[in-house]
Amino acid sequence: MDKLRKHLEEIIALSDEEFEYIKTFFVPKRVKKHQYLIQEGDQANLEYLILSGIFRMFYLDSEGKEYIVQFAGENWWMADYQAYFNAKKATLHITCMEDAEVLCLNLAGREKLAAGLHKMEHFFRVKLTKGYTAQHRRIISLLSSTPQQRYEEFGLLYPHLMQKIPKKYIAEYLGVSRETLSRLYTNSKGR
Amino acid sequence: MDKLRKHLEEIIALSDEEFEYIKTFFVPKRVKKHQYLIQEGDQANLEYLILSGIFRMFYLDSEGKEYIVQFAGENWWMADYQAYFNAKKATLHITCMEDAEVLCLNLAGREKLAAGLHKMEHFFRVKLTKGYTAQHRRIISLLSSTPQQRYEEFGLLYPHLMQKIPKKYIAEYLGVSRETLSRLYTNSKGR
DNA sequence: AAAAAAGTGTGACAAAAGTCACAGCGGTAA
DNA sequence: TTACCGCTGTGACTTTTGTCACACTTTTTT
Repeated sequence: MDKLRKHLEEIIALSDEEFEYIKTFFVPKRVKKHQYLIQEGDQANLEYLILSGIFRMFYLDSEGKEYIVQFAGENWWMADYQAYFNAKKATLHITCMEDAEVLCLNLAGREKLAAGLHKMEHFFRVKLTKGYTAQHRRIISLLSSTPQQRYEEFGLLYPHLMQKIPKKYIAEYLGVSRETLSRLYTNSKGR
Repeated sequence: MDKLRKHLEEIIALSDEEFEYIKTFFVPKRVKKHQYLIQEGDQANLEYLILSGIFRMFYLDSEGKEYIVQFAGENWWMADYQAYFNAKKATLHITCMEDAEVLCLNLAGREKLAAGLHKMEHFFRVKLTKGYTAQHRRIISLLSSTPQQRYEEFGLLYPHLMQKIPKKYIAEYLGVSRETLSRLYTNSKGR
């Protein structure tokens, strides 16, 4: 739980009592590679803080094609927020790509925390703000950049993922086919 | 200012004194068609609540092409959040498409409001949550749907905009060329 | 260690979307 | 009213990307 405290204190200051209270809302969980945190149709009322490991969140269309909404590693929060905030069933999948440890927070607990501690409401707002602007960037990138540029941007933004993650998943994240992505960088090696 | 109170009270309950205090942070402004709220390079430290009218927010690439990040109408909030939250210069443009009235809130005021009133912090968090999930949907749509489908989804989500707004802007929002969009719906009239 | 599964690059071809050019329409402003 | 400007549809062509098939490599599992 040390990691949790450190994570929270990057944004808000906490007394020992406050943290003791806060931590009662979080439940630790170990997750192995290939294991799902959430699957389509689940009652996705949990949010996860990743302590270690890597996950990918993806949408599966009616033909069984995957589209990656985001990757997530240490200190990222993950949930099917649409399901989470509207108490609907999940439309996304979250799966583990590298053995992981996470903390689970359920929706009721989260709202109780936010309502009870102004600091925590603030924490969630700040986190959400960052997520919001990140998504914003992604939308602009999807609209205005070529796959080539998106690939390069990805490399700059997530150099560690670039190495660890199979290219086919990066292609799914960028919104191009595996083959097109492969040609992008093999044809531009010299440039 | 009545509209502001009504808007806030959709999410939080306010006493008269609280509202009196809150409203001192907002500055009303009238905006005419074609007028800019924000231009690239501005010090974009203002956020706007739209009381009436329609705006579009867009990114302009190095070749002068427009890509629409979002449209906004009554009761929407708008800002170049990346500039706003990081105190950087704007990279986006916001322009008026239909005569409008807005309320301006500056960043310092916003943070003071959120810090001083737990309720307002909550309000901002809830609003942000909605924006976050909306963007989420958009990303999935950009990744997984054909232009055809995106056009149809747009019509379902924003029927009023569909009528009021020139098709070329809808094309820019969907991420396809004007010509392609035109062909999409003229070729499927019979279906 | 062997077998199975997953990831990758590449060629040939098909499909989708972009670009350019032009004509007509409709509203706005002088 | 007339002149202008922005919006729209459409044809011809180019470019980009996707799809399918296959071979090869690497990783994982038994």
